[in-house]
Amino acid sequence: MLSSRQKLILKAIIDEYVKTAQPVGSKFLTQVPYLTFSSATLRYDMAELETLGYLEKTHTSSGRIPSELGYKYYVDHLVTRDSDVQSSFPVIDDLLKQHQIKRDQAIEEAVKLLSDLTNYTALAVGPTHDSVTIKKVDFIPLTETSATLLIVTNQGHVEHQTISIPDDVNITDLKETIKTLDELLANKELDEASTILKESLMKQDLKTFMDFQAQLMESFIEAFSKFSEENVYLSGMTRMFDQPEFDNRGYIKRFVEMLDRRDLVKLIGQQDGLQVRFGSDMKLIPMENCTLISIPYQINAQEHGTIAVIGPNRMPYGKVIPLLEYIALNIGKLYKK
Amino acid sequence: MLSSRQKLILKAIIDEYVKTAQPVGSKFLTQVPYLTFSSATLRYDMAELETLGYLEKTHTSSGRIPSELGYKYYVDHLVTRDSDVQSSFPVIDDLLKQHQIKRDQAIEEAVKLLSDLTNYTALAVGPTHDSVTIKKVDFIPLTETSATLLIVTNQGHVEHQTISIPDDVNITDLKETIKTLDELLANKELDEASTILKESLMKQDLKTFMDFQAQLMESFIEAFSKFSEENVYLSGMTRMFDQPEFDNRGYIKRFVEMLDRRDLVKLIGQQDGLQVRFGSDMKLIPMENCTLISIPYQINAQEHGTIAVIGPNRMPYGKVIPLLEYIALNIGKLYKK
DNA sequence: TATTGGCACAAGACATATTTGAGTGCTAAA
DNA sequence: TTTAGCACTCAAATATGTCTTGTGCCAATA
Repeated sequence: MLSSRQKLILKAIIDEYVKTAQPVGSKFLTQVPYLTFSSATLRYDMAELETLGYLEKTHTSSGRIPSELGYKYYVDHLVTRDSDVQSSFPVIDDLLKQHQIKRDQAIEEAVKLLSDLTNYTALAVGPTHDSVTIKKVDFIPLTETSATLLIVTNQGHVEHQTISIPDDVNITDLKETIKTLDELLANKELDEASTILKESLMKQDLKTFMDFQAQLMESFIEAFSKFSEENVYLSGMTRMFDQPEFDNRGYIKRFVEMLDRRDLVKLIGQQDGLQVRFGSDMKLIPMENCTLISIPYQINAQEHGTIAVIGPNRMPYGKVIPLLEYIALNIGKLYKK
Repeated sequence: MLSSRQKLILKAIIDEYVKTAQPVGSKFLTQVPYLTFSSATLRYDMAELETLGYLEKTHTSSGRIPSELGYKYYVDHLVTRDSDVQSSFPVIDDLLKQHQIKRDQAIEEAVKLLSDLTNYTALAVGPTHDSVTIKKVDFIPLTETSATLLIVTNQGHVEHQTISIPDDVNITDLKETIKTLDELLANKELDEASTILKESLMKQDLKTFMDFQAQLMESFIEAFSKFSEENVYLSGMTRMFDQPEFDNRGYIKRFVEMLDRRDLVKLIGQQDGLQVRFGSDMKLIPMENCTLISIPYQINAQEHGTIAVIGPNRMPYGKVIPLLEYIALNIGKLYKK
């Protein structure tokens, strides 16, 4: 348990380090208004905070920098919300209140805005649909030997596959089959549809199908799986390059590759509220010196996703967190009515 | 006009510099088998090559490095095709000969392969379709107030837009209108379709439409424009970070941003054969020390695109060029039959 | 007992000088 | 035309000293 003075010291060190990216020494701390102690006293507590694991030294006689644990403590107990974040709220309102804006575009814009306002990399996944049902299965012949398979969901999402039709398959029969499938699958949920599809194709007594049946089946399954694929929006990938902790090509490379591989997406899946994850918390993708802050957003009862910022540990949490919360909240409002 | 000895010297310097990234001096050149001259003679010609602009010095008493002009001359007159590039041809054949592979996937794989084999960043645009005609216009009601508009082309490309339907629009009338449009636009080319669309909507005497008509029109136009949008495939974005010339955050940043903005796409549009463009040739996006090598590929009479590698000027052209040519040629073959 | 002033010590940052080595340009001779 | 020889240049590596910041510890103090 930290003494109240130790808490003040930890807070002062983190606040300063976030600003300057330089190790903070006892001399600086004596100038902090709420720390009316001598440098020796401060040093004493600093040494204590170091043995507890909240602070680190860069070398034997340097000032202190916060450890990951230090940041964690700070976020959980010490951070104070920056009051002038509210000044950027009108900008967000303006953006999200334009009507006519398409849903995808709105999320894209929100991510871009988040990145612009924080100067970090921002991303969002989703919106994911909880209950997707099939609205229409159709089939458009293109040439003698090829056709496009169309599947439309109740959310207006469309998947299509171009399939080639073997000579021995009668196109009229095929059309008939698709029509049957359409009736069969209409208003069914995706996984339900998969099951029905399998069964019905099994029963099918059109001998002409055979191999082709397998291909058709595959196309449907593939299309279904694409529906549940998540959209990813990313903005400000290169923003991090300006951070002093990124002064290292190998590190930049790893960061870009991580974004490229969409690794973070797996991390920011289903979650309840705001989450702050530090480098070592991201087990799959250890990115030292990085913090991921994510929060879910809800468009309506069925549609939700997650929006996040990734920045250096050394981040003005007091600004970033309220900003993220406000944006997440307002993406939702946009489509409430 | 260069003497034959000067040509040999230029070639030797570039070949060596490509390998080591270090300035090449006269001492090294004396060890090159085909340069049986003293260092003084070589120095004499090196000075000459420098005044002609083919070589540069990093400082007064350093070895020489090739200038952009030097590389240009090298590519045009001196490069010899590396004979062991052929060893990677079977790999390419293997990849591209898998049948069942989808077109988009094939191009994506080809780009990835190109990047893997060269260790540089690779990209492709296209395939673009020369004559796209509309195959089907359809309309799937989702709820009372929304529907999805579907447009399918003869190439099996699909665009869709979810539109909301105002209360005062009768859904049956709308369905009828779409059906008329479908008949009207079937097998029409895209720009032709735009014209027809405008005229027919003008004539339309359904008063119920009005504002809604404009929205519908917009949706169509937007969908049409999306058809002509080009696909971009990118692989190995971070490969360049390992190159010694990229030991600079600002430069890396500019590079990533350039790729992110898809700037290169504008550059590698319609072109006839292989093109080698150096940093200063890319007027829109000056990337010093970078060379863009691009070549068109043709899938069939209607579908074609461009595939390219971007690497440092200091590139083994003798390998990269044949590789690029071979891949471009074989993307085409895949779909010839 | 908690706090403080004082002091020796550690280590990075920076400036400056010294040495080394690679490579050049020029010139006189072959 | 080519070459050997030599003086010269400059970057990179190495060494040296000074400065600054900050630490840890201890004895004195409130």
